[in-house]
Amino acid sequence: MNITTTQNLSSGLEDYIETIYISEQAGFQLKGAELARKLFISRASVSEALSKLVALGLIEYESYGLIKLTSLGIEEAKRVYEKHGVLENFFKNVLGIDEIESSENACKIEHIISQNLLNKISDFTKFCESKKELLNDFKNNKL
Amino acid sequence: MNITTTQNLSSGLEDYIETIYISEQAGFQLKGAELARKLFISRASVSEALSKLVALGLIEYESYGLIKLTSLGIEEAKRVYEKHGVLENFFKNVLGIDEIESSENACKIEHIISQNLLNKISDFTKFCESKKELLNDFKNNKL
DNA sequence: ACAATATGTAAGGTAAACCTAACAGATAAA
DNA sequence: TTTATCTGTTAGGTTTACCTTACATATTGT
Repeated sequence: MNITTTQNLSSGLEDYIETIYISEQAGFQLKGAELARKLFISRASVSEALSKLVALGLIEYESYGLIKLTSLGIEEAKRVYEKHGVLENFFKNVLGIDEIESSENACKIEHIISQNLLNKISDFTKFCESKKELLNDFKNNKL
Repeated sequence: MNITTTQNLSSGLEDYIETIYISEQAGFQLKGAELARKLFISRASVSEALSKLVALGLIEYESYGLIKLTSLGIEEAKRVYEKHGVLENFFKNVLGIDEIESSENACKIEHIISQNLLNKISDFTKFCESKKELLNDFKNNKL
């Protein structure tokens, strides 16, 4: 079901595929138990969630095997992960928030922000980064 | 209980008190049924939620009466409402997002953003608004 | 090969936040 | 004032996303 696009994935499921994606990018495929550990969630809950993700066509997975994102899953994961990156970057490099707080906020906001607003934030970040003196003025409270 | 501060109010309860607050500011006190209509939620659900808010010391309310925020409730409501304002303002006036989308995003993000990040966004918005040419450059794609 | 450990899943449970239906109590209109 | 409408609550139900316990199945170490 839902072969074309899988919009409206719950915040939870987005977290699962994002974590799988990041791990794959780093060269590691995960088992369910490992994913559970990363997300601080029980193996049982992960087991349920993986069934859903298989049903949605976002991952390939069989018991005791490694989790693998499908091309659709990769698309979805990228969408979320890019949002995370844009937000974290803006918080950190434009606003000067420390890395941890930037990431924590990005982790929550990435699931609910509209694509259009996110694009604007991305453009705006680039704009600001091309004006270093400006960012320095802001950091130094020069109004 | 929880006389000093009521941190960690759920997103739902925050919406209730925010709506009550906005209405009070506009000079209207609400009944439960009216609040239900505003939030597109059943009267039954509102009834339950109002009990919680009373228990938390955030509102005064008796059956068939008008809902009234306590001073603690006002504090909480202000906290959320100000977040909404800061976010909407940033989206609209700095990024140039239209009012509806700005408000919709603010409505969701206001419940999860950290206070420190919000303060930075507030400062940054003021900083940008003091540099009108800059905002124009951004709007006109002048990198 | 077999014991120890790791992994997966089923069953049953909890909590939050909603719902509808039905009814009780209050308010307003005739 | 009494009928109609509005309001609030209760009871019971749904969904989502978690949980623990217990057990089955794999994998690994010796």
